[in-house]
Amino acid sequence: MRYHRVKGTKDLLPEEASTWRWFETEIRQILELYGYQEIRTPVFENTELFIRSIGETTDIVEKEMYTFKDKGGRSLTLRPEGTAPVMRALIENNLKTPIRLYYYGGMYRRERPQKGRLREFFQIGIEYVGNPSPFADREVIEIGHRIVTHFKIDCQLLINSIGCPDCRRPYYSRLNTFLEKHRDDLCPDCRRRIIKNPMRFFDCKEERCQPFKREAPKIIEHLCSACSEHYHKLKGYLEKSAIPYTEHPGLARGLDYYTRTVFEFVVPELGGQNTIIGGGRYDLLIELFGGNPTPAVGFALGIDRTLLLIKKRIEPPRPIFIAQIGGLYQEARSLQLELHGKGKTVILGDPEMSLKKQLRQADRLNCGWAIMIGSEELKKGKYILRDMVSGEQREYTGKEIIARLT
RNA sequence: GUGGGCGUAGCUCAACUGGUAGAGCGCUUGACUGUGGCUCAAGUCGUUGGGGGUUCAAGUCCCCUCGCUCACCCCA
Repeated sequence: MRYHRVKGTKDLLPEEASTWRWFETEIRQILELYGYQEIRTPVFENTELFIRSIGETTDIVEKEMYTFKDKGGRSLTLRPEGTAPVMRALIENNLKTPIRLYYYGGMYRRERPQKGRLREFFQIGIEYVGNPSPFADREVIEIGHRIVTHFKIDCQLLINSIGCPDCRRPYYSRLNTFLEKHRDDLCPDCRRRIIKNPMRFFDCKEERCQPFKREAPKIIEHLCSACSEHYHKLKGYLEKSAIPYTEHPGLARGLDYYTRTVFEFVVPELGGQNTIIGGGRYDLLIELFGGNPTPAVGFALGIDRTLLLIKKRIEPPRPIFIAQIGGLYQEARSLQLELHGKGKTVILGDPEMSLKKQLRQADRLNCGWAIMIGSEELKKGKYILRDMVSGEQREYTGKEIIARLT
């Protein structure tokens, strides 16, 4: 075995590929029902785009991006996520808002692979751009809910608000003060988080950190009145939609551009990587990219991860096989073309091979029917049609065969 | 970046406390020169991931390395 796939990548073999195709089609249908339109952007962008949007000090930017210089010396990066490129495209092409967009594609992050986490992974994401109202947040969450319900995925919706910079900054210093005060009683991980990622403290599984979670200040208790109102209205809408949710005070996103609403759909049984949908509102991103200030909200769904939960086998249709005895290729081919015209999958046997070998191939290809073209029957203008399941066979004319198989 | 588990035939897996590598499936051929599957017969199957060490002897023990996998960190 000379070459191996690169770490953290995956080959989708035909069977799995057809499951993927089915899944993508179902999701697209749902998204289009809600008025979302597909947008496709390049897999790489100028590096700066991701640094600015995701945030200089995030793990993604600091150590996970596939960044390279092209021959012209430009720094390019394989997209680690989908929102920033879509917003770039929206501004660059002057798309009118409000607009509902969705994207599908591979994303790239150089992390240690594990269950549900690959270096090349696929996401379907939606972005509802141009509506500041909590009603828009509700729509996006509802679509997420619709998807997990559609696929009968048993999961939990977690929501939180991380406010706007005005309320987040004072809250962070409050939380910091609190954590700093208890520094010595916290686990080493949390001590590190104080500076870098204080919100993650709420996710800590260490026994010793648990008691502090109740006492620690929660961001939703420290939102400014506008952010607070937004959050409460959203919860009201979710209740009216009968979408169950759990408030999670530590829920934050890994990307800097989020404001106010953040949410995740999590599936505990998945193990370490259990978020199948993650999203939120990002009202400041477009402005940051130099567009007119435009609010937006969206989510991304991890396909690889989600498909771990969906074990569906798509049965491919059985092909029709045409075996030739004694090189009657032209008859075989014209029959093949005629059946193609009826939308049938038809595989030609190789006349260089014995009939036995051809039929063995037909069997391995899981063919439902085999047509045998031999000189004796051809004298009568007929071919043999063999039912590969029952093993029964009879002679028919070409017309009769086509009528029987279509 | 850190930690755990695992690497034996194309695939799934055996090989007691070290004793010179095996089974099933698959694949090829034949019984059936114009008939697949089922059966039977024969054949094909390995630098035991790689390198080094201990030993009379290493798949087995030790060290290094590579790969896979799970978890942490973090994230979809």
